[in-house]
Amino acid sequence: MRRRKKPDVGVLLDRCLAAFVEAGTLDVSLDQLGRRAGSSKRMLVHYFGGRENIEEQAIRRLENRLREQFAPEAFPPGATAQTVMSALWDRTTAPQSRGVLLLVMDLSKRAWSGSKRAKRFYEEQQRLWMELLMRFLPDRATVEEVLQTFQGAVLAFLITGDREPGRRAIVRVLKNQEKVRSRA
Amino acid sequence: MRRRKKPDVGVLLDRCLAAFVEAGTLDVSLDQLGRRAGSSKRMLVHYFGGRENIEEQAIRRLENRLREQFAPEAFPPGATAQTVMSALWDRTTAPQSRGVLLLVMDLSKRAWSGSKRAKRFYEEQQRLWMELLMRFLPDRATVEEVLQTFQGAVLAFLITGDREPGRRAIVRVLKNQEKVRSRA
DNA sequence: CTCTTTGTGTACCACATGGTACATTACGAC
DNA sequence: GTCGTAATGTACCATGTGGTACACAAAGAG
Repeated sequence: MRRRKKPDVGVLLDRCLAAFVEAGTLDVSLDQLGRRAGSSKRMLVHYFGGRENIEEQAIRRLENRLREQFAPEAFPPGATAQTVMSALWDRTTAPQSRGVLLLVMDLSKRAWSGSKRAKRFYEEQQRLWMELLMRFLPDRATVEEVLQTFQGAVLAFLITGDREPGRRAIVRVLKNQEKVRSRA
Repeated sequence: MRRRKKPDVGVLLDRCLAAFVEAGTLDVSLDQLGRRAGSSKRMLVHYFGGRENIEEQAIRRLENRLREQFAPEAFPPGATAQTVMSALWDRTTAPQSRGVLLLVMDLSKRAWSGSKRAKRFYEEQQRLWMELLMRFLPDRATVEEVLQTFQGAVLAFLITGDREPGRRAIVRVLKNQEKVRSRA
């Protein structure tokens, strides 16, 4: 039944995701995507049935990748919140993470602009981080607090390129929280 | 020297900014902009000399508007940080502020995507808020911390539409900070 | 009045986008 | 080998964009 070498759709998808990451946004034309995937617009539409599906499947793949990267198992259970958050900050702001970070923020923008899919992505990521941080922080409210600071720090970091203010802010929030807690 | 009724460029600009705010983004076509301003693409290009200038001047006008809205003089000097931040949060997340908020975030996105102008806008806003908060918070590091939490809270609010988590996070940061400080 | 200058509409251009029609190619089944 | 079906390229389309050429209108200067 097999004609020709029938390209591997999975590989195409990987390359599309790579193109999105490289561009730091989903705003990559089918032509560029095709070239980047060693194929053509024509074939991408043929195999995926339209741009929407490419985006959908690329997002799904990104979700999977992030899920395994931030799995709670990846962090020692005895670690302090400070250690974990610091490691997360380092990893998140590392140069090689920039593309993914930009892509995630692009999805955030789509979410606040009304995209249902992007909103789902955001909620999933939120859930993931909550689950992770709940293992190192005392209660839900603290996790919420730290998470929002982290997000604000990411935003500032992306614009200024300076990792330090964000790190300082996160460390401070944790320190204060800890001090208050230890006093009680 | 004056021919015809020569339209007021200032009014046109105001209406363009209104269109941007209404759309919550600078991504409004010249055609839409023209219609919204009671004019036409033709005339907008004629008077402003191109899209870039319209955006530039609209941003400048937005900056002015925000500058007077968040002038330190607008807040009682004796107020507590909690009061001020709570008021700022209310004002920022009020339904009628949504358009401006979205537009500001659109500019943030442009900033992290590389736009020089948008980056300048971001830095100016940052400066403004720093200046304002320095009047109610003890030191620069605390202001930085609160500011980043605030930004993260705004992001989450825009996506979820829920004002409460953000408010909780901001209140917590301030409370902890205050407790730690009072203990020292 | 006429003449010049400027405001304005219409129709257009060039370009990029997502997507498709149609022809052609290549390969496996037989 | 032949044949049919799937893979692919090319050329195209419709739409939306920023911007412009050109013609015309209107109003002040003289």
